[in-house]
Amino acid sequence: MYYRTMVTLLPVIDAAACCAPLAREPLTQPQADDLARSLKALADPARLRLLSIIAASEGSEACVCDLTEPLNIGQPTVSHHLRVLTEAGFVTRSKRGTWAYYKLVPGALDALSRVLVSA
Amino acid sequence: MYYRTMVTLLPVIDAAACCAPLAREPLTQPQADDLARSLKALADPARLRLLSIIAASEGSEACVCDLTEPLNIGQPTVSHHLRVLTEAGFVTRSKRGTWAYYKLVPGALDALSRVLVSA
DNA sequence: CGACTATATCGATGGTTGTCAATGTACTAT
DNA sequence: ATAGTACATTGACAACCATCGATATAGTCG
Repeated sequence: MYYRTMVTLLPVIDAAACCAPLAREPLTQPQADDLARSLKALADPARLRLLSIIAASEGSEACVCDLTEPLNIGQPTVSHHLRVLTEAGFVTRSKRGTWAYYKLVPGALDALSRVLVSA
Repeated sequence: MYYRTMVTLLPVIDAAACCAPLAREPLTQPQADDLARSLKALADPARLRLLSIIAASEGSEACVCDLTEPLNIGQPTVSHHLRVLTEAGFVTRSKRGTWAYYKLVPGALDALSRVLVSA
């Protein structure tokens, strides 16, 4: 359905745009749920490493073939983590030929960063 | 032991001070582990609400008695979440009489925020 | 002392999650 | 067409986690 699509497209930015910084005023339950979902997507060592490799790559984009080797986990597990990051709105996927490229969503991390800042 | 004590005192700030922003260069495995541990402590709706209530309170400090009611969870669960936040270095506990007060650790959220920012 | 209050800890339980091996899909090249 | 490569999906399993009821600890007030 349409709403579901929107949610899966921009959840991080939605979660971050929803509200003032954490320290400004108490979060409502829905706000806390959204924010927790975004943070949970980030709260895994493998996903953090994947994201940092993608972000530090040329054009903030990396091929899966360059992501499978550096981490010490199997290829299906890498695929799983990339899916989680995609559904959370941190990266987007584009297929070119046989290869799949994952690209950082501009502003996604920044939006989350702004929610955590206290000032 | 001494090292363990240090780690449990300032883990968030350690994790954040360790390295350049996520997007600058790939995280090493230990860096990713530390950062994931901090994020995991935050990645729960109940803990986010607790933290936001504490942060928005007078002096960034709140009594447990004011934290048990607003959330719809039992008192032992609140106690559990406050322990997680404490061990992660986001808050500190001080007992005054019968009451326990939890206070935001200055700079803890900001340190984490800086790791996520892209610029 | 004994009753009461505030908070922490314990043990159990149901749900979630990271990981893998096996398999599926889709594209490429010979 | 056949084989090979790149990646995704499925199913299973073990580890982890949020929550609760029961109980323990510790402080306060009679």
